Amino acid sequence: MALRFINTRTRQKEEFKSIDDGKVRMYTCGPTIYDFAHIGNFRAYVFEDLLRRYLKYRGYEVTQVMNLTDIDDKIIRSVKEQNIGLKDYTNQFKAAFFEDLDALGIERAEYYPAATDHIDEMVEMIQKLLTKGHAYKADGSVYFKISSFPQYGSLSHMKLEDLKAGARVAADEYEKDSVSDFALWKGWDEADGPVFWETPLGKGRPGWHIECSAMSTKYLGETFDINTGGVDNIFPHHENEIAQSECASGKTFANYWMHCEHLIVEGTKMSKSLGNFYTLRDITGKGYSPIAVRYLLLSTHYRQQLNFTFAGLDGAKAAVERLVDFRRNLQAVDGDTDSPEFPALLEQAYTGFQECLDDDLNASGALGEVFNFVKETNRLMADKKLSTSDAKQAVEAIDKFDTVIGVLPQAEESLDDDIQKLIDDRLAARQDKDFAKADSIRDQLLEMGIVLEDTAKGTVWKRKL
RNA sequence: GGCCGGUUAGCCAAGUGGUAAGGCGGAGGUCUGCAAAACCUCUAUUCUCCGGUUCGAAUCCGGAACCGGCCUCCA
Repeated sequence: MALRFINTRTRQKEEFKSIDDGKVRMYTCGPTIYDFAHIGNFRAYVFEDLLRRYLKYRGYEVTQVMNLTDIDDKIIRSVKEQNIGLKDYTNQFKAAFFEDLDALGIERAEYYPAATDHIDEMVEMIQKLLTKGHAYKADGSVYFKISSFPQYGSLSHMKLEDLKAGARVAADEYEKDSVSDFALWKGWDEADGPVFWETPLGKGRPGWHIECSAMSTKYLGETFDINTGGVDNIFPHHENEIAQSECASGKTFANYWMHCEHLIVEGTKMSKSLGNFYTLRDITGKGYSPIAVRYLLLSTHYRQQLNFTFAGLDGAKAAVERLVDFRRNLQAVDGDTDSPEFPALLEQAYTGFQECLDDDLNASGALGEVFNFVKETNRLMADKKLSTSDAKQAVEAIDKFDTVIGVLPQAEESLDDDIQKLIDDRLAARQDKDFAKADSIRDQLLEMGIVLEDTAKGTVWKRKL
């Protein structure tokens, strides 16, 4: 079966066909860098990483753009309060964001354009919309005229007249023709303080939606393959992107729209007032491995709400350890006779893994296939039926799967000399039958994050997750 | 009010017509100086409830209950 995705715009599962053979251009909605990102945000970025990695697994060359929103109301407020430069303020959270991406094993996109570096491109697109009659000026600002785009609502499947109007319309927006029209350009007012750009549109700053339209066009062209984000982006953000982009270019904006569901914590919405609001740092600060977080975020299908619990995180950690141990145990296999059962296991693992992920990125199913392979291969290993050659192929398979899953350690780690000495001391103590001392050293190593395994072939170590 | 998901074992979670994947936890066991680590075995006669279609339904249709999300700058 071919690769297929649920397309939010059609609500159908569609076969994926890229515009250019063998190449995918995708845009993924990135963070607003006004604070540390929380694990709900990272759920989206891990989903996008899964998409990216799997497209590569299937042989595509991927060009991914992730925007960094470095201008919005909250940023302006903080910049004024702290009396520092815009970039000085956002750079600290930008740096933290990339640290977190690395910790979670998220591959880097090809481009991370920042909104404030693309004011010219945004202004140009807004001028085009004005010329074509899709936008109008009012009181120093520029608004998109929704009534000029009859297809408005095609992504979210909402009708304009059904929208409950009024609740969040700011007082300064009374100049708009229609309450649903949204800002492309916001004229400067005193609340903006030092944050503004002098442009042909006047003094002010861009609206939120326009950055994604302008930057995706610049780096991916007027039509590209996939646009993604969290479900909350469907309306209004992505709906507005479509309106701006398709009115400006006259072409289809993105062919496939993929949205991941929200993460909830212990069964309820994550919020600061409930005290269940977590950044990645909050969690790693409790001693959890970011890789366990990655696994947990990955292991629920992206279109399902994910219930984040610390019990679940413990489970994720144990699951990752099982994979790591499996790979390591394979490397100790020493056998001359190939198992007659093994080739079928290997075949099933490869085909099962791909079939699941081909079907709208069913990561849970794919992990199930991997663990079936682990269990069956472990059984052969325990019965001493696995050959060195079988084991080598099993390692290759796990490594191949991990190019998508991304939880195995990247390189063989080496030990500090003092830790190695402790291991040697313990070995000596065991040989002297001084088990009290041996166990004490073992406990000491455990506290340092080193777990020892006494196997028939000697003592091996691993790093605790 | 409009739109969208969900309800599967103690917990997490796949499965969209052919008789319940997987992970964690738990219980046994192998190995071991060991209560360590690793590994093995077992662990849902049943899929929120009520009707219906069908030879056959967790899966399709109708209805109910409960949970969650979006409805103008929140991934």
